Amino acid sequence: MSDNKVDKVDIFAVAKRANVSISTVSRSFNHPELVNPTTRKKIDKAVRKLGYIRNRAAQTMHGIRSGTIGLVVPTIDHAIFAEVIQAFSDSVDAHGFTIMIASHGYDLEREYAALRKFLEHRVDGLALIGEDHSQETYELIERQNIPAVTMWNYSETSRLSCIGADNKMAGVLAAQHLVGLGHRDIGLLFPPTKDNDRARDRRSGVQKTLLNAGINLIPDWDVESTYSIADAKSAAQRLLRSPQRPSGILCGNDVLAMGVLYAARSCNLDIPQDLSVVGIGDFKGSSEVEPGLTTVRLPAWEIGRLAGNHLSQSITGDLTNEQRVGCDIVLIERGTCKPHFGIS
Amino acid sequence: MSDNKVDKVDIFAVAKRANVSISTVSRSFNHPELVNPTTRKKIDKAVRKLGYIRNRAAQTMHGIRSGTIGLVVPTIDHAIFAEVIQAFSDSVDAHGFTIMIASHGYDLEREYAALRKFLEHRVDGLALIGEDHSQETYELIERQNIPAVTMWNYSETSRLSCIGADNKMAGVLAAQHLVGLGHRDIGLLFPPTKDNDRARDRRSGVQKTLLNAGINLIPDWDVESTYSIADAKSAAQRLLRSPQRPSGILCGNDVLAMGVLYAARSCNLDIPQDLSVVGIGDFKGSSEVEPGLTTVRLPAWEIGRLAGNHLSQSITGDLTNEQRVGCDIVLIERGTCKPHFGIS
DNA sequence: AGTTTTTATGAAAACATTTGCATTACTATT
DNA sequence: AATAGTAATGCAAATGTTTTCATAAAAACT
Repeated sequence: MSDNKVDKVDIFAVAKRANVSISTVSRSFNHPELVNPTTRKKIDKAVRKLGYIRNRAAQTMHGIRSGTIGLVVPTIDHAIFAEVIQAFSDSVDAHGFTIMIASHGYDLEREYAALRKFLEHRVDGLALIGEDHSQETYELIERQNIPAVTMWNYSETSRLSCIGADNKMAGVLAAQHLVGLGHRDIGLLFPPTKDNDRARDRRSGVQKTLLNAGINLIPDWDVESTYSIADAKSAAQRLLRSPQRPSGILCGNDVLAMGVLYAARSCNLDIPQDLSVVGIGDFKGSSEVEPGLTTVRLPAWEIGRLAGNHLSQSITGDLTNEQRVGCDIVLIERGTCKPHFGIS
Repeated sequence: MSDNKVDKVDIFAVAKRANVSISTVSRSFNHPELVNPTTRKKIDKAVRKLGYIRNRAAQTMHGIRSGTIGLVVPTIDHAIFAEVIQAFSDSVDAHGFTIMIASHGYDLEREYAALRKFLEHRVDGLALIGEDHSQETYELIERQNIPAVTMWNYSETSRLSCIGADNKMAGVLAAQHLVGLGHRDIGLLFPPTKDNDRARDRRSGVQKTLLNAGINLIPDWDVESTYSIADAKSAAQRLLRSPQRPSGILCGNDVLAMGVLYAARSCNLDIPQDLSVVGIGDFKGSSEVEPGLTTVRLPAWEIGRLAGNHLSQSITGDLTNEQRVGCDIVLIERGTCKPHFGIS
């Protein structure tokens, strides 16, 4: 008889305590204007006394939205994604949605599995990173009747709504900067490009630009590193300690660039005197490091925010058409590059 | 009549197409051993053809677990938390759970709100950071019948299960190192300690140690910075440019320490020659920066992993008692500190 | 061949809600 | 005073599953 724990507290318990029917309790939550203020107060009191918490699972069964959004990213644990995730989260949170998150470690099978789980939970919308996904994944998404958006990538012909930047252009910008400064001995430090359209696009932009400038890549100077500052540092050390070293290194992203900066320091090479470095991303810390990292700014925060807004509005019906947003990117000149007038 | 979209595909649709009852379909999912292999095949085929996806909301209504875990963190967008989140996520993922995540930006009201939302979704477990939470929050959690765990903090008397490290000890260790090296002119760079027990505990450990050593803090050298490398850098620059500067700076965490390193560089101060720096955390990048950051290692990955395991097992019933795990912490000597034999 | 056991399936109740429809009790209008 | 209109509430059906119980069919015993 006492109202402490044990007795499960559902809408019936509340109704009983407030001396009304369950319909009235339900209405008092969902259409408060339809119920007498006095009654409402009684109900509120009962709710508080019992610590009642509505069961969204039961609501969801009525075609009512679940209020959740599924977000799948390659990894949470890295500068870039952490920032978009945060922005995306804040943005959808403001619209009242709750995020389900999963990371797949660049394994597209796991991505598919995560997506399926989300759909079992009847998420109202889906967000993913980039446009490299399995055929199955695309089909799965298209089969559902819920909006989906991809972040970080931008192309006019993307299969899903996208909000991001033109990664190829980012590569072009970075390369043009180095080339424009007179560098011809250029090293590349990129993450694996398999199943990673962002990295691949950047790389292709770089290669095109280099080719146009009549510069050809020396295989020894074209190095790959996983997305880790430790890996990047040791890869860069190997490159810098070899007898012949480039005058400039272009990195697929700022984390790798950071690794190069530290590697140079450890090799007693002065930046930018002995080596120029350019990154892509402009992550947190890139402007604070000494000297400040010259990089192509990708507006992570804005991408996350816009994507969150877009998705939320697509769900609530305030926005109906799909959309492709390309954010502006720009090269930020800081202190890691200097003109190079060497013989080539 | 056609099986393309529109017609909602629920368990009835599958049953119809496979020519069995819905009970059989349900069973074929939940207790496959009870249904004839031939029938199962028919059902599987129908499922695939229709693209049926089970509705966990409907399952959840039967007291079946929702398969979700709610995780609330101060912020996603920072080195420390990103790493625990990743580890925690991987760990509970392996147990089949899906994560709901929210960040509150060090606002305990928002934390409470996020928790409520999670509970509406009937999460099976709850994970939060640290032990500074509102009274309401604690009461809310205790009222529910689901396991909860806090990460990053450790104390024998914590109100909830905790898996973390003794932050006070971390402060002690950091301070002892500096003191042991002969430093007496010590500056402190800490984040705001309001609603942040981790920072507060570290600070108190530092203060105690300094006091015991007969060193008193100079207010001008006791500076505060938000948890941002940019802020930390400029705060440190102000400190380092003042006429009197400490011989060593102790930072509340590695991000702030990184700011100090950059600040020193920008002030043309050599580390460790002109200034010793010690951090707390040992985040990614701390060992790669040049010189490597001397810091107190907090095992973020392990904390996340253990907490994920503990929570998962508490949910599945494999583990029943609450638990308090204190991970080992240790000072890692790298290159940012050197003995100091100055007059004080 | 008859009986028991096992295997496979279906019917219907249960889960915690929302909502359309019906009902009651007022208030306003004539 | 009778009627119409409105406000507030309850009843019961519906939502998509799982599960208990009952039943039928098949297999294994006598």
